Amino acid sequence: MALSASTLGLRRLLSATFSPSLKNLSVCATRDSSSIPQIEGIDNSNLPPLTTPKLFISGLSRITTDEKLKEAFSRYGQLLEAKVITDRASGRSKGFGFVKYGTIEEAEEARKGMNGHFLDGWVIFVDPAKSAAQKATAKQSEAYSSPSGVKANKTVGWCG
DNA sequence: GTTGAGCGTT
Repeated sequence: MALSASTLGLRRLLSATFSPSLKNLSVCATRDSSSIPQIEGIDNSNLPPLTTPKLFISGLSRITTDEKLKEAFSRYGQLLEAKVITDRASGRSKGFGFVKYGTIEEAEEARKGMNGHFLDGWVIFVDPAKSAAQKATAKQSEAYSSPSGVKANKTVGWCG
């Protein structure tokens, strides 16, 4: 019950703001229109502490580039790396990327600041990046829930 | 040139 509620909640909020080319802002924007970014149903204050300064960013718009990612995340600390993963064949964004900070503290701030917020009209999710070993572990324990505190790590975006 | 799951290149 609780799962579907948050999932539905997520799906309803759509893109918003910041993009001048979007006209239906009022439809998409949340009630608190002063400084939108937060999606309903996400508690960035209740997240487990990070163990790595490297973050996995999902839900990116396909028009989001390395530079845009860097711009969005550099306010939380010094970025050692910021990369949007592109398909080697087509050269276009796969819709996710990585950012790496010098310290875990900076990464924490970035996650709290950007998880569930908007970038280029799409809701992005910020999670700790996995190492190869962590990926294997995650496969074994199926009961492991979403790192971002959202059950369905689905992307939300594009209103209208 | 956007429609959507997921963990990258040396």
